[in-house]
Amino acid sequence: MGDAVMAVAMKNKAAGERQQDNGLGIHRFFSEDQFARLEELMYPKRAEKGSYLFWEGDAAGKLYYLRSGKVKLRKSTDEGKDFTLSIMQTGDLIWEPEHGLSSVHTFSAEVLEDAEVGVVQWKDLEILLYRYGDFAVRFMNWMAIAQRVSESKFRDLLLFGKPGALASTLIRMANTYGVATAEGIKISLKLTHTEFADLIGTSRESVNRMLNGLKEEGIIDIRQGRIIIMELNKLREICHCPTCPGCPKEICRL
Amino acid sequence: MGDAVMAVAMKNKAAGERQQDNGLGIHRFFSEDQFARLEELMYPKRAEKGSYLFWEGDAAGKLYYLRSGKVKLRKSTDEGKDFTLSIMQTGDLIWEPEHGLSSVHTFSAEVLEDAEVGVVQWKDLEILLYRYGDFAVRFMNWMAIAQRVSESKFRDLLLFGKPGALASTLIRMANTYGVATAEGIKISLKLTHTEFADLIGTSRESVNRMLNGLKEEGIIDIRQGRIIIMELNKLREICHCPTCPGCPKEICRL
DNA sequence: CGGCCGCTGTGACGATTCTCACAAAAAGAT
DNA sequence: ATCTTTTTGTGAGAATCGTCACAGCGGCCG
Repeated sequence: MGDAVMAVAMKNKAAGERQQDNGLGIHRFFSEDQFARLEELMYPKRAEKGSYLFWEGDAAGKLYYLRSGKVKLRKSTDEGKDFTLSIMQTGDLIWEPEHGLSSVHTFSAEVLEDAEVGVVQWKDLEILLYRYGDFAVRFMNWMAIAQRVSESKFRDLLLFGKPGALASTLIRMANTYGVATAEGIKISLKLTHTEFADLIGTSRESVNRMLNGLKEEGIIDIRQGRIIIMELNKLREICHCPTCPGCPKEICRL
Repeated sequence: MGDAVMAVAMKNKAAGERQQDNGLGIHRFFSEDQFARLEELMYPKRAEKGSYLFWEGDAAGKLYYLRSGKVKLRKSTDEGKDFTLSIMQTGDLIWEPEHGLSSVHTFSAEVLEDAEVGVVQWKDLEILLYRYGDFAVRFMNWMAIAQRVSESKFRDLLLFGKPGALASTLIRMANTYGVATAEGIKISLKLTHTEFADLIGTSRESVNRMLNGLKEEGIIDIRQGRIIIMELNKLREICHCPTCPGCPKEICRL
């Protein structure tokens, strides 16, 4: 148990070092005790940039806790068209449970930045959930939020054209990877235009034109390849963001 | 408890009467005992066509079990643009938990057909989850499936144009509301073109033209306003449906 | 240093999709 | 049955968006 406590301390330090507490971090949902129980079940794994935690179609049944690094969750199609579900960071959980016939991953998890991962077997987790009701309840709260994140994306990605989809994605990135600076909110996550396109469901060229358009209007700026949001409210207008009580930061994220 | 047992019997009968066991029905996930425990917490409610179980923005914190009827889950925007998340039927669960600051419904639940609903307070459910680990585990399995349903829609709605989105939606409707007939799969759920449009993120006119196009190609037929799918495989091609092991019926649904 | 490769930027064109306008048909209401 | 309302159908033009082609730029490696 001493081990677990140390790990918790570590994670708190990590959270402090991060520019902002942005994650859908399990820590928002679990108490330290609860998290410590989960941590006892983990075995560590290192994953290099470019590698995959798992592929779409692989057998599911593990939970991955991201201690550091970034991981992109992606659905692929034949034709080479991809859709990026999300990009996860320190403190996030990635999992698909084992259940019945369909215990297969429905997306792949590509490591974008070298990652340290804590891996838990679903079977072990199941026992934890079984024994500790408080843990299960919190876990479900977290799942419910994740579900709402997905659902809220539908409106943003489908209803206000590609500019709306991009604006929404920028806002979500600001909430998830944003760092407040003098000039505006700097998005610490650097993506290529193609990666943007895959998050939005559009083409690279459209992303390029839209970003340059926003830059010309002074809504964003780009320095060293990183996007700085100067006028968040303008972005909100583009995607018809509901006034903020209706859309909490927990949900408006990547 | 006798009451609960009777209710379980009732539900089994109801499932038998339904043309096909299509639901994301909680019964696929819960044993009879488990379901009975949930049922003990329910109080009954009738809801008329046109009424709402709740509105976007209302306080959350209840779970609704649909004994009969149909309920549309919808996200609205200013400008009157809507997006329909799903249309639920007998055996489905609708809920958003109470948690922290954001315990507010993120969609509204409109009753499409007179419904009988079992209502459970989240606080009561929490106690159940707390006490019965097996129940919690099953519940989480169900939640995980619901999450995958959402995620799989992203690919379908965003990557293959509006025809792809429509084709996917038809297939999902076939899996959820389909009845096998001599001519093909008949979709028992009748929707207006506007309602289709809201499921897909397109305009009524586009839906109209696309449906007529499919009819001319002999892929679907329409009788008494109900759609019959004659050539499911053609629809699959349009939305680049992954070969079926990759996309189980549990997930390919509305 | 030169060459290679991946990312960014841009124009032109065509396909897709939305919007508006209005007519016809069907479903409900009195 | 007649009137009203909702739904379906269709055309035309505009706006959006994707595709292709290719140029420049920058980093990386030998």
